[in-house]
Amino acid sequence: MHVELTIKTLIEKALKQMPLDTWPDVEIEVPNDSTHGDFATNIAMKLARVLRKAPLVIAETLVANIPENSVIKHIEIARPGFINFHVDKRIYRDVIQKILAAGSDYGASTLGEAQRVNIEFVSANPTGSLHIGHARGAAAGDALARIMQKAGYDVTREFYVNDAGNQINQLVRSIDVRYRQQLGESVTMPEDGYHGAEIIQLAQKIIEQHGKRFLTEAGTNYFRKFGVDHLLAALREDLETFRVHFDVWFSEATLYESDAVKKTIDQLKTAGHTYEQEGAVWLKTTDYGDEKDRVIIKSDGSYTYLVPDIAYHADKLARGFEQLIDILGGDHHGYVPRLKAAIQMVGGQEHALEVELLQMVKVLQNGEELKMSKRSGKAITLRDLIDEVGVDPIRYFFAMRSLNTHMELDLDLALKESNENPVFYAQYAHARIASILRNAAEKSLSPSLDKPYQFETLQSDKVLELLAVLADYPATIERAAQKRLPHKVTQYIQRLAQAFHAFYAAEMVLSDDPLATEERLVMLHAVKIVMQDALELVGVEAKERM
RNA sequence: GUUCCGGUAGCUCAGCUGGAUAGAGCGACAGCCUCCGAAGCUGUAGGUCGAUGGUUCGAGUCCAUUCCGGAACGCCA
Repeated sequence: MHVELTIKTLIEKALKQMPLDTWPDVEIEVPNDSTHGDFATNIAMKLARVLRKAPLVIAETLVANIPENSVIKHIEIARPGFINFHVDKRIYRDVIQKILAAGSDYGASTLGEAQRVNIEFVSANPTGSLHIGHARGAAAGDALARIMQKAGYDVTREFYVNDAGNQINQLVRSIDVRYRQQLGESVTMPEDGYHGAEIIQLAQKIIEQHGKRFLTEAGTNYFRKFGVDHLLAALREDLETFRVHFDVWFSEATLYESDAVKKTIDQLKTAGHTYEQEGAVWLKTTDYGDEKDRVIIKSDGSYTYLVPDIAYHADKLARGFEQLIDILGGDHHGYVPRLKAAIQMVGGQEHALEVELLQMVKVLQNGEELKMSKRSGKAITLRDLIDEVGVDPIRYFFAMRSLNTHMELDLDLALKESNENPVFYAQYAHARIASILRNAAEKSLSPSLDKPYQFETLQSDKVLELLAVLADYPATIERAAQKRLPHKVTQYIQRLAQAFHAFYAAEMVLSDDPLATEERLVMLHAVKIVMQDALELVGVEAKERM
């Protein structure tokens, strides 16, 4: 049980002494100003109205009822009715042993109750390379997945492959154009074709393997398979390099092959969620809060893209997932209400689907905004970013921002190997610890970690502050997972690094006092474990040297 | 015209279920290496939380109106 929870429990016990019918939730917060204590509660103010007494009076009664304990050093009451708790920081010494015993499991919890969660993200069409928007999605989705896993959710990472729709026909046409162009024909790429360089490379490969045969012979089927296979393989490879691994690659085409699409339509019709108008079949999404009804079968008999999407989400539910999380680009916000409506029509609960929208990334280089152009195929690819900047800064930079914020990516900044670049601050802390431990080992100062240390030498404010940050790790993970806020973890990393650097600057680890040296080394082991684990959660490498 | 997102320090961004004197990093300025990695540490300056009105004991946070920036409004995907 962490300290926050302990205090909450103590307050709840005190509350039971009060003449109340219902007991309100006890909120514990960490005051901005440390002179207001380590934790505080506003419970007295919340009760003021119910009890019809002044908050300060209520606070006094409450404080008097708080049981004896070893956690709280002293309590003070402050206007207009806060109760501030100053914790005896020596209790934080326990955290070291906890961390050493748990290792990389420290911070894990059962919050998620093994709930089966499907996180779908990236899901880029196999029609080109991944660009910067996908990179944000990949970093955000994977970080969220790792964090939720740590918090006890049973997470599946899923990539939906749009290999059946119109865009694939477009891909085939584009490959065909590039193929002919390289064999000397003067054909031009249509406006809505795929202009990326990777399509040219595909055409080249086809020529290497098959020469001119598709000038006379129909190449459509071959182009489709060849294109999708190669582009998908490239996506997968780039994502793996980016340290993002998907558990499931779900093909849209299989939804047609298994008749799932047709079954979905039948189900919707039978349940009375559809009607015909002007030769088309409409879905009554307005029944579930959408702005207007949507067409699912066009008057020419073909399906709109909504149909396979419904079948797909129904399939996820059928596979037993209790919570679906879609991470989409912000430009799809208009799509969310109809998708949520549809999910309810195929038997899902209203909250079964949760959509996290990622806003646009504005890319700056040399102080100017880089505009992307689909027509020219000019876009910053994930591959470019990895080659030029490296995985660590990109992943960290994306993980630093809350999902739903518009963000700016300054390439010059990300490229800088300096303290302007926040990822180095954290990695440097880790490398510094590693360095100290190496030095200690050279001097044969490798303490056995399972000795029953009392940590009496750990007294200074800097040390106790560092321990307090370590102790806060589990609560941070839970908050980040529950509220889907991966950036809480990068904020934590900054806090931990800051607390360590401040300690490091203030006192020597390796000193003349053998016991103090030993206990501090043991503490550093614990800091290193947590730092590495936190970095791992956002997909960043913890370096031994840099 | 409707809908969604954003507007908080010079810059990039946090700010939880409405709580105390609105925070962090970077940048600026001033200090700190006879000592385990100075990619570090310590300190200072910097704010009408886009604007107006409302609800509340209390509003960056909730409501209404409005301004600015981004995005979406198809029998395209």
